[in-house]
Amino acid sequence: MSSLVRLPKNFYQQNTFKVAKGLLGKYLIRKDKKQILIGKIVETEAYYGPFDLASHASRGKTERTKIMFDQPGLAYIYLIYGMYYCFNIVTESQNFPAAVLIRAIEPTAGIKQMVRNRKCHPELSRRVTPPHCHSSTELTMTMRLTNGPAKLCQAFKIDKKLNGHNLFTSKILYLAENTKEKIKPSQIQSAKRIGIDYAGQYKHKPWRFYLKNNPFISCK
DNA sequence: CCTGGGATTTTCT
DNA sequence: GAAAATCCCAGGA
Repeated sequence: MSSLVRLPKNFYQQNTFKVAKGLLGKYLIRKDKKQILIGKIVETEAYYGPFDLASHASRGKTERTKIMFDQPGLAYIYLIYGMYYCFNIVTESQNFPAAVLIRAIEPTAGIKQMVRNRKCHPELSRRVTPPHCHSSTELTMTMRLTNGPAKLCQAFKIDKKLNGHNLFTSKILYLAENTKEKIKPSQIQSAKRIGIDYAGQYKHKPWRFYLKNNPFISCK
């Protein structure tokens, strides 16, 4: 059925924006005990270099940010707002701090387990219209499962324990492509990044990328 | 429809 | 001691 091929290290060892766009349509695979969770990446953000004021790396190499300075293809996972995790993938080359944040995923396999991991029950059937969306775009349960960077970490059981994890050798967390699926440049929309009002000039950069008309993205 | 606030704890000043 | 690459819910119009 699925002809998923793992992404090699040299996929990550490229320009960050190329990787951020290239990850759209690729698959995140998480194996936890006997469960396998799979989803298609539909939204990303680029955090590029020591000068990008939105990037943690703009304040230099610290205990937390050292992963961003490490080799491409590592997972950079950090705690945010005291209660959530965000999942990034290190890009470029050693000593150049850059990464791609995974902001939204379209669940493909293991959806029942994701619901359990997210701990939201029957109220998932509640009617919800997200901000920035028209009232006609009502989201189903599945669409709200992984449409945000912290939500997808909960659903895929990604936390600090996987910080620094190697995605091109790991058996439990990695990325793959379906060689039959190709994303055309015309399917990709760019926009401002979310939640970085402190970033000065850099808050206006269109360094967020998502698949046009995909209902699983976090916002327009 | 929209706005605002609370949760919760690591990280850096 | 302040802020944080978020999410969820309550309340008012």
